[in-house]
Amino acid sequence: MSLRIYNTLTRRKEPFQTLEPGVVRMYVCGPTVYDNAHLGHGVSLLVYDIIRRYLEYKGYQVRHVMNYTDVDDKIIQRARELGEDPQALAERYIQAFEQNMRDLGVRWPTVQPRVTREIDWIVRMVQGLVEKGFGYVVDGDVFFDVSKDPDYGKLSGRKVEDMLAGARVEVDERKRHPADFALWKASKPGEPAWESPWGPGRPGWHIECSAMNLHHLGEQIDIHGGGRDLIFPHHENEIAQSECYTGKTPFVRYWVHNGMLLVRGEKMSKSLGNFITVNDFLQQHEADVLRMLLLQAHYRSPINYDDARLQQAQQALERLRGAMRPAYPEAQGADAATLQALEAEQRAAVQGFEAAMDDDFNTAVALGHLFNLVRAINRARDAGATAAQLAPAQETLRRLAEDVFGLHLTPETVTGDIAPLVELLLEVRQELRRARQYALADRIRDGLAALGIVVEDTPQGSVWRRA
RNA sequence: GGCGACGUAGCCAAGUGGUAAGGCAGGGGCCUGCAAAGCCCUGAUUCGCGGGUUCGAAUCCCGCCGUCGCCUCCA
Repeated sequence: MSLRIYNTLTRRKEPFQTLEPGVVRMYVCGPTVYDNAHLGHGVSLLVYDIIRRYLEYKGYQVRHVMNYTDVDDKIIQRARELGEDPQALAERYIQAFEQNMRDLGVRWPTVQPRVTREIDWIVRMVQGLVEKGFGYVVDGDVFFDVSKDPDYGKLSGRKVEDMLAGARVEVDERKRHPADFALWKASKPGEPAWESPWGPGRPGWHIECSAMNLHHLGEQIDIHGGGRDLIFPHHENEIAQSECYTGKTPFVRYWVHNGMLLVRGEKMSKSLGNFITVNDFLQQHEADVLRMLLLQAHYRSPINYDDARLQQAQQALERLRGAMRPAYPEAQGADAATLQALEAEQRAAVQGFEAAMDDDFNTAVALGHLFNLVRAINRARDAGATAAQLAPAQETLRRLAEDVFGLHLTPETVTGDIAPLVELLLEVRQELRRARQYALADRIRDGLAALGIVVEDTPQGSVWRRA
């Protein structure tokens, strides 16, 4: 079985082959830190977390770089509004973002570069582009000359000529071509600035990612990820800069773009004001619900966000977790046919799961296989399987759902173990039930429920769990 | 206006040439003192609409309708 990944550049699924055997160089566009992250950012974090987890599951060592854009127009503007130092503001939101990352349970990137710490690399790159004739200097600004790059537009499927017609934005008169973009921007008084051959200034909008890729991963990388909304102009420009600078093609072997999170059919975004912050979400729901919402769809499709869907995701999550419940207390062991079926389903689930994930990370299908395993486990438990008989299948489910999907199936153990007390109560309750003292028995069950402990009676004994 | 996606049961969603996965919700049954959970059974003769190609299409082609994204900072 081999992994295939959809490449935005070729618009096809392609067999995944790394530049260096066993190692994946993966770069994912991180946030511009001028405000708290919303669920759109959360989706992106989770999508690439799941992709990375699966690559690691397959045995790859993943060098995962995620950048912070900590200097740009919005940060400067926001800092001015708040009377705060732009660097301090960026630092504050980086901290907030990393707390979100911890809360969402994503695996930590190998490197998290910041623009302000990469200025040397950026200047070197801009200078190189100017020397090779791909950039030109005007009044301390440096622009990239798209007409010098015959490949320009190949990622987004645009032609430079077409863009002239569609240009709705007022064009900087100093540009040679309307599609030219800034590599370096001369700074105005009071703005953050670094020395450069062209005078004090700061990096343009796209050069940072090219420079950080070069610095931390090399001239060519395996996977570059980001939201679909970054295809143009951001990633298009990144390719132009990197390939013109190094002379090597392709800069990126697999361009991966995740679909947008939609609210009432529109993209969740700051400018539309229809966003929910990660913090607000986590106030109401656990992180796994968002993860589940994504797993049920495909990462390239847009995902609608609404309460009904959240509810469905929550229910599906509970069903998955239900399979991890222990064997019944008085289980006598299941019959051979049931155990054989369980074992067969376990194998089929692993195989189906891997085949689905190998097919461009088809999590919805992979999840379907997990649910098949859930049914087999529940069936075996009902048939009286012992803990030892359930264990292998449950461990398989746990491994796939937790290690690869990043979900949490088993509740955290709480300090101050209450198990002996609950069990004592259940023993008493069992005697009451035998004596047909149902009113009292129900009082115990209701009382425990109020304390967050669910009691369930089965033919093979009563079990309890935290709600 | 240009570029690119998408439209599958009440809802979410997979499937891109061989006769419709999975989840949620609903209905019926089993189990239970009741409940919860679980298990079993149950749902599209049909995949936005209209043509065409094919022995055969949700899957390919053409047209139409609708939705969304990008073309400007954006995960």
